[in-house]
Amino acid sequence: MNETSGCTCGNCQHRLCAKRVPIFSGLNLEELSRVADLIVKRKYEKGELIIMEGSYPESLIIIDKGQVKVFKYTSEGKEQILYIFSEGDFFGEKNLLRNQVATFYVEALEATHICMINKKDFQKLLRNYPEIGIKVIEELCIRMEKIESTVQSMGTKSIESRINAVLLDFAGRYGRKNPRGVLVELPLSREGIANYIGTARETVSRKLSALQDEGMIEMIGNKKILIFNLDELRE
Amino acid sequence: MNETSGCTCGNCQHRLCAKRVPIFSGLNLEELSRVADLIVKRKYEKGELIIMEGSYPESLIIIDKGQVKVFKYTSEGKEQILYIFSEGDFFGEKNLLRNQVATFYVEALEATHICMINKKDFQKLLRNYPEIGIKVIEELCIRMEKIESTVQSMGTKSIESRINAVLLDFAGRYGRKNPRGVLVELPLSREGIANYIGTARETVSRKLSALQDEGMIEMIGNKKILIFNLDELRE
DNA sequence: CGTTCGATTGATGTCAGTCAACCCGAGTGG
DNA sequence: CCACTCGGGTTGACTGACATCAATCGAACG
Repeated sequence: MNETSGCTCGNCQHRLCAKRVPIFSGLNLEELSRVADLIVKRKYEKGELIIMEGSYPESLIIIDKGQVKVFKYTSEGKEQILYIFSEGDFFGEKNLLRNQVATFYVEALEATHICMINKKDFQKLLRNYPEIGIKVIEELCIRMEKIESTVQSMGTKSIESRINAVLLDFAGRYGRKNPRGVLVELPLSREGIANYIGTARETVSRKLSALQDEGMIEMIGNKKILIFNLDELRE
Repeated sequence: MNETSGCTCGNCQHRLCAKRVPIFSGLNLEELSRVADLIVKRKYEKGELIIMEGSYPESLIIIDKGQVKVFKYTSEGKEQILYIFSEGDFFGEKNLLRNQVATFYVEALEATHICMINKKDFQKLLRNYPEIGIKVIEELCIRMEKIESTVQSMGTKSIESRINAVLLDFAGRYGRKNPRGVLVELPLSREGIANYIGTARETVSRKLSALQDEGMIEMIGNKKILIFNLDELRE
């Protein structure tokens, strides 16, 4: 499965696309090339499951291109989205160290290319290059902060502020500045947003309409939202 | 500040109490002793703040004895508890790598002894002992799993299942088997529990009373609860 | 042009938050 | 030894926000 020359993923100019991955950014060219040898690539179509809760993933998975949602089911059977990951993010680290079942589902939100590194290989990397471990810790800390503020916002009862929080989150990650404000390409449908903030899709509709009526945002089709003033949303 | 012999914390037989800390468990005696030299100890009384949101902590903090709560304030001004940490847990790692402000408060729930390791020193440790990095990653993964299931249970609307979840959590960590069931020493007041699961203290009262009426639990004073059957709580 | 899937809007019911009163045990002070 | 206070806990009544159910709309796609 290893490639000894050239990259077959079709997106890289050379075999060192691992360079674009933050956790390997501290490595020099030779080290990168050694890492690249360990990488196996794969593509998923929109809607395909990449990891199933209860399975035993054997690899660390890094997103090369595309987007995925990470979710669980609540005790009431509703989907609860934990993260939206895109290019450069990784997951599956929980199962790397202890031999543990996956605790969530991962599903591609669009056509997605991933890089996989075998568990054993990655452990060796960690031992040989402490820098990689430090980078992984850094990334995990960033992720923890993200989910901690998710908890924080879910602790607030008003759905309004949760919607605002998620809009600001998306604006920061997928927003493009624009003379009239920030244009955000939504990675999720209304139902997806609802499952992200723990509410019903109808409520998301209503609140977004309300925000539009108040002149805070403008909906452009179903997948785009123009936010006039980020600070106003923050309140 | 370093100790060259003997432990001054009053709780350890010798200077190698770092041994009890999971993240150092992979080290041999000589390495442990080198780590111990880096440790500074401190005590906090119940109610004292250990970290304030917005401050710049300079150390990794490991709990030697006692309990703390980690919390933020919601946009509505209510306290949202993220974690309850006790002996062996650590925090402050976010600020170790990048020079970042603390994103939460940490307060002692009882008299608490902590060990602090200076940021720079800890970074050196990580570089010299990749094993420590791996242990840290493991611990972070465990913590992520914990908070992810917090999100999962906060996503479910029924307060009932959230209470059950928190009772099970406490039972697992602070419960003692007993002929009649599991006796749990609650680390939090009703208000604390409410702030943990994002609800009002009255609601916690009501739901606990309901559970008692249903014959699932028995309240013993305000700080202890006897759970007759864990599996029944899980439903 | 019809089908389909997502989004919207409206009507209704319910759960939990809020306000308020009250209880109870632990101090505290006379 | 008793009265008082104080903090946490419990209980009740009321209300409002959101879930749910249902109907309709509208855009994408074959």
